[in-house]
Amino acid sequence: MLIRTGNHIAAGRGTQPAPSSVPSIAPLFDSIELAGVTMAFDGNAEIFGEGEPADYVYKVLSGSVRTYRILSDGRRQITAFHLPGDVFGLESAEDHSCSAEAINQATVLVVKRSTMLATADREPNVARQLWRLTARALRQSQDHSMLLIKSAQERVASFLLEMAGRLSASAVELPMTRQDIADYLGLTIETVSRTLTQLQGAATIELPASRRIVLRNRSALNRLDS
Amino acid sequence: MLIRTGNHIAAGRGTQPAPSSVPSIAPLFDSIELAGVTMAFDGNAEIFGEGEPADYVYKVLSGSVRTYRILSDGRRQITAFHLPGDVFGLESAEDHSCSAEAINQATVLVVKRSTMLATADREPNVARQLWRLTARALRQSQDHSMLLIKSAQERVASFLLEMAGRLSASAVELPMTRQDIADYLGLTIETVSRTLTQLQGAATIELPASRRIVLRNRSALNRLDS
DNA sequence: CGTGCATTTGACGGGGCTCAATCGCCGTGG
DNA sequence: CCACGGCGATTGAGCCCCGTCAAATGCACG
Repeated sequence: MLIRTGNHIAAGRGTQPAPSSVPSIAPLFDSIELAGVTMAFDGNAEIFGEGEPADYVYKVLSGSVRTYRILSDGRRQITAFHLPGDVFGLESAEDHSCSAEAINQATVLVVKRSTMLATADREPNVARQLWRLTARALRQSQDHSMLLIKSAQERVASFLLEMAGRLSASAVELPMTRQDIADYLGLTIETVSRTLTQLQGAATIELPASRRIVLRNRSALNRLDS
Repeated sequence: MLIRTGNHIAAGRGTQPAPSSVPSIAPLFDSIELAGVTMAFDGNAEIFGEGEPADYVYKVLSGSVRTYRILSDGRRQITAFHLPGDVFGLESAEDHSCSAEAINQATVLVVKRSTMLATADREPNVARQLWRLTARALRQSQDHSMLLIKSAQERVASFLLEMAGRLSASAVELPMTRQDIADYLGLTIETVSRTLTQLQGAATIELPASRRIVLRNRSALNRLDS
């Protein structure tokens, strides 16, 4: 399923013809502008792999991305889902600590790490942004750890509320499969599925389609979120 | 059990008489020097609380510290143990995302956040260190998430290897209680205790005292670490 | 010796995992 | 137009790991 490639930039690309590699000026970190290149990825295409040199930093422009780590026995833990506007691949170490794949067709802004670091040395504002983004990722990772000690119902409820919050809507069109959700929540697909139908039975949510979820009773979800 | 106080700096102190508040020049981030104040805390004394303004950054000089978050129903998740040399309380947001308590009698170097940020603006090296430390904490948090999807045996084995690695010894004198370990691993004290005796039965470890653990068969632990 | 706390040990039940079958959706081709 | 195959998702049955509740043990300290 994973498309492993040697060259993580060129080969990670989707089947689309090369997007104009014209360096474009685009906002990478909120109000800060850094030169970058836009790239397109097919669903399930690898953007970078764990252990590869972290030479670039990425920002989702469209579509969605998952970052994950694999245990030696094959279990996969999805550390985060990245939606448009999110920055990922921010590493201070030489190598990436996790892999990244496009979930569906996605476009990503790519910036050279060395360029960013050089800019940070000259511009305190960039350095602060760099730090802020990393600190935010840290807090999100801690939030994620809190998820993993909860019951299955609580994890699913938290996930739904998180997604609805990030998409700022009470009806979410999930880009990811049940397996992705399960690997994010530390559950099995069966448990995720059962919990969703259970929530539907309690009229807490509605499932018009497997990827579409309508939050009917937000307070009930908040109660489960514990 | 928790000692809640209003003033997180003055009141967080232990019962010791005030340590010389003489500002001392001490290394905070590796090779970087920043002025700071040394403080002493008793075991279980609060250093700072979740939601409090993050006006200071801390570095353990002696003893050990736990940072944790509490769920609304009282469950506690210990996000990290901090040993001498470790920096904690590094937040980019205004408020702390977690609480910190001394595990045993501990001395901590305290640095004003505003001072550190001002220095970072002038010194790119300090800014880089700030970022590196936060990125390292992020990776550790991700490692911790990987823990939480493993089985009880695997979690305990990972914990023992982590502690032995950080103390660079194959016999560890644990500063924390079983409850602390359980809340770090997302297990109950009973499961932690049972797993330890089980590992002892398999001659993988030895338990001369409840807080002292000798690693007898490191490869067996690595196998369990999965 | 007695008290208090941390830890261990035991018995039991349940939540979530495993294995397996079925369903639903969609694209493909006869 | 329908049959077929493939994949994701759902549903079911059974079991096991770990949480819960409870009691016993060990240890430090007065």
